[in-house]
Amino acid sequence: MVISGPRGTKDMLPESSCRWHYVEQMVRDLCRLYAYQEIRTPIFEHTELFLRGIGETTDVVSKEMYTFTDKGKRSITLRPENTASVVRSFLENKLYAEPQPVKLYYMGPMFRYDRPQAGRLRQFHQFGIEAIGAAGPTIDAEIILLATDFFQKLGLNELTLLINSVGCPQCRPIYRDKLQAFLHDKLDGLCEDCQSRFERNPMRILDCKNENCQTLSHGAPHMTECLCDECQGQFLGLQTLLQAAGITFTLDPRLVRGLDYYTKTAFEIQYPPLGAQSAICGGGRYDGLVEECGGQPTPGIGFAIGLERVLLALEKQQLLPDFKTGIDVYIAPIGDKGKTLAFQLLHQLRRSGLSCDMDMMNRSIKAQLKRANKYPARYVIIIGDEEVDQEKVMVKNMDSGEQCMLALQDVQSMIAGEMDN
RNA sequence: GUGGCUGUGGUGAAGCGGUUAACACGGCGGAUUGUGGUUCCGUUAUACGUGGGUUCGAUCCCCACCAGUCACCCCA
Repeated sequence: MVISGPRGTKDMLPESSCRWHYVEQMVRDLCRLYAYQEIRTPIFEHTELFLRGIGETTDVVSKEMYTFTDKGKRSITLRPENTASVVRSFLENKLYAEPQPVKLYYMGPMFRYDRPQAGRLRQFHQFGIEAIGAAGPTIDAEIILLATDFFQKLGLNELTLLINSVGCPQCRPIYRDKLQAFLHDKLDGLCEDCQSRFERNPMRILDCKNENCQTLSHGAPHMTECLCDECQGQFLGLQTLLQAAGITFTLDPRLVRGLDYYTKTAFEIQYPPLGAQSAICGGGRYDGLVEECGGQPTPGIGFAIGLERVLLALEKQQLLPDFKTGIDVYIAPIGDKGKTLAFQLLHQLRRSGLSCDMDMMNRSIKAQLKRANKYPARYVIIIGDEEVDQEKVMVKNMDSGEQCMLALQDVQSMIAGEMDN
C-alpha cells in the first residue's frame, strides 16, 4: 500500500516548482525595489503567541490551528499566519532599536486545519510584508502599492482592491454599540450564525450572505461614519495617496478582517474568477499588536498574499511563461569504450559551466538521440569506438543537424563559441 | 465543521450487474549496418479509491470511510 500525503497538502513537482521560482523571484525583486528585507521565522511557535496575537475567539485560532504537545510538554503550534511571529521576532531581537520603520517581507508555508478546496490547502504558502514602527497613511499606501505592483508585474489584471477602516480602540466600541442598538430588535430574524456574531463580532453581520440578514442589516450604520478624528484622518489620507498614485479602489464598508489585531486600515485584493477563494491578498494595520505581545506601543501594518491562489490566477489567465528544461550538451556513448571517455567529458564540460547529461540506460544511439531531443539538448556528443581510437568525438548540432569530428580539447571552446552567437 | 457532486492504468477518458475492461496520449523498443524531432509498427502498465453488504455473480446497486471538487463557514 502506497502512503499518500496528508489531506490538504500538495507536492511541488519539477514543472510546478519552476512556477514557484518564477513567482518567488518576482517577490524578491519587488521587495528589493521597495526596500523590504527578508525575515525567516520558525514554522512553529509557542501556542500562546497565536492565542494572544491573533485572538482566541477568531476562527483561525479556535478551530484551525495545528497544535500539539512536544516531548518537553510545551504546547506548540504550526504557524497559521506569520504576522504574530514577525512581531515576536521584532521584540525578541530588539529590532525596535534599528532605524524605523522596520520593513520586512517573508515567504513560506502556513498551516490551517480547514476543509481543503481548490485554492485552500492545509499547508499553503504566503508572501507577506510587515512594516513596523510607522503610523501615518504613507506607509499604508506604500504597502498597498507594493501589492498592486506585484500583481501588475505578473500581468494579472481584473483585480479588485477593497479598502475600509475598522477603527481603533477609541472609536470601535462606540460603533459597536451603535450597530448592536440598530440590530437589537432584528435579532430574532437573523440567521443562526449572525445571532452568535451579535455578541462576538457584530460587524460580520453586515457581511453575511444570507438574504434575510442582508435585508435586515440594510441601513445599518457603517464603521466609517463613526471613526474618531485620528482614524478618519488616516483613512482619508490613505485615499488621497492612492488616488495620487493612480490606483483605483473601492470603498467597502463591510470589509472586516478575520484577525483581532487589525485597526484602522483594512484592505483586500480579490480575483473574482477564483470563486469562493477569491481573496488573493489581505492586510491591514495592527497598531495594538506589538503592545499586546509585550512591547512598547508601536504601530504596524502588513499584508499577506496567498501564493497558491496567485498561481491559480496566473494559470487561469495563461500568464505563466514557458520554463526551459533544455540542456547544452547530451553525451551519447556507444559501447563500453566510449562510456569512460563520455563520463570524463561530462565532468569536464560541467566544470566549464555547460549543463550536460549523458545516457545511463545503455540505450542505442538512436534512442539516445531521441532522449536528447526530448530535453531538448543543443548538442549531442557521440563517442563510439572509432572516436575513442582517434581520440576525437563527434559533435552534432541538434538545430542544424550538422556534425563534425573534433579533438577532445577543442570541444568545449567550439560549443562555447557557437553558443555565444 | 455542514451540505451537494465525483472517484476506472502515468494522464485524458469509454463501459454501468456476467466484457480478453475499449480508445487516445504518454513511456519503452523498432523500421537492416553508429544518428533525433514527422510517420509507421510493436510493446508496456499492480486500472475499476478503501472496507463492508446485496447477489449465483459487482467496476456497475447499497452503506461506511478516504480523497478530490463546488458551495457554506472562514480566509490567503
